[in-house]
Amino acid sequence: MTEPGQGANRERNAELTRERVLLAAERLFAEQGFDQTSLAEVGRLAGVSRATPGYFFGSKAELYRSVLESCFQRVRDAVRAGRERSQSTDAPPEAILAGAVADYSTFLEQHPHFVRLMEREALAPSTGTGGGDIPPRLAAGQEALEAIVDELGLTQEDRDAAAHLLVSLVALCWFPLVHATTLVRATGLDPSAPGYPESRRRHVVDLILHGVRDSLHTRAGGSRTASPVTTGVCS
Amino acid sequence: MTEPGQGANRERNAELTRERVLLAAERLFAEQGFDQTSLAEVGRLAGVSRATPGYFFGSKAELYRSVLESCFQRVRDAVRAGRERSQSTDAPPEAILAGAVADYSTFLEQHPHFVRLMEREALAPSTGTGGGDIPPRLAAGQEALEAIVDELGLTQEDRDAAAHLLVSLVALCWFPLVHATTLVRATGLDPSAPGYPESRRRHVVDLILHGVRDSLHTRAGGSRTASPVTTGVCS
DNA sequence: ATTAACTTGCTGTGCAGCAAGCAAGTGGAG
DNA sequence: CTCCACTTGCTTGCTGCACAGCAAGTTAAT
Repeated sequence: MTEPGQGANRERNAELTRERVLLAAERLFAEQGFDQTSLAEVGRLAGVSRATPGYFFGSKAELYRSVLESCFQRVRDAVRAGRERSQSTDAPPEAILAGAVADYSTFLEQHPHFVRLMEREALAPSTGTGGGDIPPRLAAGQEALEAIVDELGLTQEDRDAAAHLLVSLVALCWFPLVHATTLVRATGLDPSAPGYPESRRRHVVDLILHGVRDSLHTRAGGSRTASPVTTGVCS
Repeated sequence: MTEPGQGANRERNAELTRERVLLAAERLFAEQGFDQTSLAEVGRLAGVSRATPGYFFGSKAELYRSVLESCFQRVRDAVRAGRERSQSTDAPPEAILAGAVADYSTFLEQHPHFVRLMEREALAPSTGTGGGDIPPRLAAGQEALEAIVDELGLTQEDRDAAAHLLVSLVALCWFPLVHATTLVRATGLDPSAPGYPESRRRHVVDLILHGVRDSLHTRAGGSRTASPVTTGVCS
């Protein structure tokens, strides 16, 4: 009965308890969303009473803000680390890009809470957090983009091209995770298969490097009138 | 005061009222989500009393199901129309693909409710609708993919490649819409600028057709060690 | 003993879902 | 044609539940 998490005979450690509440909240907010999650539930999962989250974080909205903050911190650190790593290598661009896709995919796969929270943020109509400031979520992307721009001397047009490319890269890694159970599964792929993440990554790297033209002309070039990919996706 | 929508002296038309409730619900569910939306609010927006949505649809969950159903119907129709259109043309594959991207992007831009509802569905933990069946959302993607597969005689490997490609196509068109105010804006792009949708579409078509290699080697090929795109996105 | 770290009790609010009512038609008998 | 019984379309009243936030208590550390 000395297990931490229940009862009155628990060691009193504010910092640790706070962290536990924060982790529980992150999980529940990510899995169920802001208003499907009650402070009581957070407390239960953290092994404290129902009022403890309120005690530490003041309000539900503040708790949510704190969760976002801690997530962003992790992302910022990861971005910076990856950037430094890619700067200190002399691998060819293709390899670096492949590595970046792998790193980013892996990060997203290992932080599903972050992905879900960001999705929910993107859907939020501005209110929910308190309506105050939203800049924290912009920081990571801006930092990444500015790193690109600073690295080379890009003109304005190139800046836009790089931005589009960055968006596309993120889209290709991000979207399949969010819609793994909907669209991806509907296409007949099995996102839970052991080989899936790797095959997906290969496809993304291939697509980004070479586009689809090769495979189009190699395989289906002269078969019918329409390209295989375009046929069903139209409208 | 003969205006429909308020008071007792309104023409009694069950079908029309039902439709109005359905549209109001679609908008509110898409904009605010399931549990941020009350039946009373739906009623208010539809110009009826707070119990009318319940009268027509039985329960909140049933109303939500009906909204999804009507959305999917529209998508199915659009997919079928686009497919038939692309089958009855003899344009080169590149043009057809460009047209498909344009068509799909336009459809998504013109149906933001659908996009938001699907995003929310993807985030739903399975419950919320009633926990019953989820297949309706799979239908559209399966239909699209099967169209591709039927069109050509694809082996299993090609089927997977086509599936990946379909997912990527959707990702590239879909993701920037959902994250227009978050990531896209963070990159410095302005999603509300008049030229943005077009430039985004061009980028997507270019990327899918040729990949990024050309632009890499043409512009930044020998400048530094790292590829411009990979630098900041790592991890 | 005093303060920090919690817990339990309470209150007000918002909402979904019934149930009862009312008003606008609809059909049939005289 | 007209009166009336009956149905359909909708509204208002009510009840029970869930939850956020406060306030007052209680126990552990220093």
